[in-house]
Amino acid sequence: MKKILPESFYHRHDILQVSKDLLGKKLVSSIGGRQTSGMIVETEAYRAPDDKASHAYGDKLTERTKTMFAPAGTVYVYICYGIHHLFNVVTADEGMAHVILVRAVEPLSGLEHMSVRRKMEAHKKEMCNGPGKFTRAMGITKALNNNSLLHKKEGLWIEDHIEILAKDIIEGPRVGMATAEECSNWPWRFRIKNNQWTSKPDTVWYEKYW
DNA sequence: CACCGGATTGGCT
DNA sequence: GCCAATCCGGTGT
Repeated sequence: MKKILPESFYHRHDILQVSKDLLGKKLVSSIGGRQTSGMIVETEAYRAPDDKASHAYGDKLTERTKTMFAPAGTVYVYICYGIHHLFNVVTADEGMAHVILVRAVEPLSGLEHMSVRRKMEAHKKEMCNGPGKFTRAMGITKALNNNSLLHKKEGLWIEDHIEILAKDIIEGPRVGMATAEECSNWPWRFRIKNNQWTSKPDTVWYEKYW
């Protein structure tokens, strides 16, 4: 039986391991009476206080970042470029701003709802292959910010799905790190090897990393 | 209270 | 490949 991920899954200090362990898990949304789900295929870790790419760099506490310090298993959603809602999972101890951005999912169910929300045909590769794309497809908005992932109810949760072996995980530098200086090279992005639903094909990842 | 810019996307050249 | 869309949080007056 598939089961919802427990608090202990998120409540770990090795955020890079949690980022890798999220690959292959099933993200489910039940919003507005419509249920959709997708397998997580690409993640990025953001770890304050040392990470200049994190909104909470230096443990900066603001109205936006306060959710990042919430207990493990909390949803952090923020709006990017005024248009896109980006979904993150809060990990580690309360008070530690360690979060994981989900960058892409492989559609599993509710494709008809995704199709309507994204205004495109179901089964297209572009449906969920970006951090602003799958949130749109799954109805994830800032309204879910600070919600918990630990209960299967209206909203969002994550379930076991398939296991991804270490040899099938590719790591590379994160996206959009122009102002993050040395942090821009940290290989804190993870994806499932040969998966067709990530935000970039494997070849591009290798070129950018090396 | 005004201004600046972004963990992106999609449409047009 | 280039660039506008679109708006809120963060910062400084």
